Amino acid sequence: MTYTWLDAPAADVAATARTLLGWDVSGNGVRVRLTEVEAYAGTGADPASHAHRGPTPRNRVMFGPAGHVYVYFVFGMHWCANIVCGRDGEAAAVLLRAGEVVDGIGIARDRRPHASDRDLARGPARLVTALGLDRDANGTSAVDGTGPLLLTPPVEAVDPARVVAGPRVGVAAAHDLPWRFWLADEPSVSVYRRHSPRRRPAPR
DNA sequence: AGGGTGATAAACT
DNA sequence: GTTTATCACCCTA
Repeated sequence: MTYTWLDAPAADVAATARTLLGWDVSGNGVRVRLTEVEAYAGTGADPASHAHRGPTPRNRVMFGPAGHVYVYFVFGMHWCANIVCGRDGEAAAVLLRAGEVVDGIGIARDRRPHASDRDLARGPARLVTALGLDRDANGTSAVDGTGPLLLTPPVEAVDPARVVAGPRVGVAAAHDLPWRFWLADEPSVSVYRRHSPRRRPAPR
């Protein structure tokens, strides 16, 4: 399968993020319709991006071909998934922030037993849990069916008038860049929270 | 509704 | 040693 955004340069990552709204992502028996994403640029271009300071062992798949999955671990307990954008050698990615479970809801409920249906994929770490992903998905393709994740175009086209843009959630840097995109009036969109600085543990 | 905070580990400086 | 693209839970209204 080939899509036009797979050939887009990394500089177009914000447009690609918009494009991916309304797409379905399926993994391990659960299908989610994307309602919220964020764009992250490459080396030097975006202080909030993991690729900002160049390639490292963690972010190397961001520098690979588009359509692959970049999975990373945050806060000691959560996994988050991105779709890599840009040409091979360029770094950019779209963070999958939230979606609505449209298939396999029973499985999704089992994976997060205490959440309401609306919350099952509301937030990047919850979305990853709903899809049953972990580090094994890192570096796999999300467009050719060889990996655990598969992206498919919207069944019903998204009305561009419903797309809203704003600052990214929880990021410490580039707070003024409106690179978070979501669909208006979707209950599965995560609530906005500004980055809150961590305090050091109190000395004893 | 909204704000604060503890949990907990890896990557990076 | 410091930071972190989060979540769940507890508090005040």
